[in-house]
Amino acid sequence: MDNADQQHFAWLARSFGRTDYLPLTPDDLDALAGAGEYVEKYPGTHLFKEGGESEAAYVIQYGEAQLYRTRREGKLVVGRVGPGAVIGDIAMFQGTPYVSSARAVSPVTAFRLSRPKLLPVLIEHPVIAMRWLVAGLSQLEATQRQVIRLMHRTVLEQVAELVLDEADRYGEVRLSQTSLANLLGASRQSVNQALSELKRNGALETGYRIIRVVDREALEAITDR
Amino acid sequence: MDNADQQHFAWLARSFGRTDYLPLTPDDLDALAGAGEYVEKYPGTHLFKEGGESEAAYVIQYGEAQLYRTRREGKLVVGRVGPGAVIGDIAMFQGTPYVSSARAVSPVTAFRLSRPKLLPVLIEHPVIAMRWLVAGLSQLEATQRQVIRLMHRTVLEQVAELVLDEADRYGEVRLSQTSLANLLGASRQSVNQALSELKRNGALETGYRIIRVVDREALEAITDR
DNA sequence: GGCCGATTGTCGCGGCGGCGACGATTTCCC
DNA sequence: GGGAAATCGTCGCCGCCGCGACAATCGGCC
Repeated sequence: MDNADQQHFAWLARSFGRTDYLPLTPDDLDALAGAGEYVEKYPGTHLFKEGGESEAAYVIQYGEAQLYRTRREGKLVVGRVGPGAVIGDIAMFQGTPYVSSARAVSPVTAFRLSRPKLLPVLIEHPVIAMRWLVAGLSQLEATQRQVIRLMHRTVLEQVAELVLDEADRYGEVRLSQTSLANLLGASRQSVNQALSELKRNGALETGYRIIRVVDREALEAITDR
Repeated sequence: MDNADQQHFAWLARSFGRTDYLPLTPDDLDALAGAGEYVEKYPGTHLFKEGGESEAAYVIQYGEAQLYRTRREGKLVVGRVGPGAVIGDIAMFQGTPYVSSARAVSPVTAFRLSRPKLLPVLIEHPVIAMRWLVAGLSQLEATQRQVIRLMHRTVLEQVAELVLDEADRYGEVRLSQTSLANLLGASRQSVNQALSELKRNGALETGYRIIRVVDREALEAITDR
């Protein structure tokens, strides 16, 4: 896979991964207890693989999983999810093969909802189905909005937004400019140029692996549209 | 609103509007009969307006409606839907104000599902909630896939793909180049240049408001990645 | 203190595409 | 048939950004 694509998908992973898709409450899981069981996965092992028969959806309890697709050359990370996230549900409900693979990156405990068992339980508990529906539609809307927000923006605007996003409570971002560039799917040089511009405006200061926000309003003015 | 944005949103309308979001069957509507009633709208009148309290979702029976958002300057068409489509459901389920307005462009007959009446009926008919859920999640996945497919591609690649997509069974696309450009969020000139290139390759022929596909494989080779 | 890899700052080049402009052609309507 | 409007074909200009290159600086490690 070529480098631009690699960066591009890192950008996507960031965009899509950000919105929280957490349709089920702990109470729901109690009600769904009969529809599945807990499974544990060691880092590196798979919850499911793309192309595989979609037999179940998983609700992450502990740990983190990485979602990726396989391309002709290399893998393609499309998301990273933590506790509360539901994965594999789209394919499961549709009855189509998984479109991506899910792999544990840390020790993962997940609740496995198998399709044949889940459907009757959902019929019995329509409120859960409703909440799932609402979460799905919200996610849909959020995705559309994200795309609108992030597309057709200059590197300068994207950098300003990213810095605001990533700044800790001291207004500091401890990342190399190379990392920032990868997050945005932009080149390091362009990011550097954008940072220079923002430095000239007095919006921030830069150092070795650190960026300090000086003028928050100025940054917001740039991201604003 | 600036022109790039206008085009950009037209692009979005195409991407998002394209997948058919038709969660309900006629049988479902029979079951939901008690949850609403039919309404008729003359062209130009509104089904709902953005920012308004989301009291109901609408299922289009006949006619077409236009979805748009109001911006600082002018309107922003974000979709056009016909019979079978469900609109306003996201806002209604979430209980948030409508994010866009829906206006009849031809005489429209729609079934109005009011929130307080709908919820109990859905609880009674969980199968309908399930189908709605599946349709919503499918739409979500299609949207994400669309974004991945269309981003970071040259105008040439996008044009090739769009022509293949829009060609009727005679291999003809009856659209002006300006329309094509709007669909892609590109400029007319760039689209024209791309078409010239494809003409030179012998992949297609162009005329006044028409494009004929001559060599389907050649086009596919270009869209392929 | 000195070395080395990582990081930053800055060029310039080139491709892609938006945009304004202008003329030629086609269609539509009277 | 004729004029207005829409559409097409094509320039050139310019901005944004990816990319290669190179020097300067920083941090860790011996």
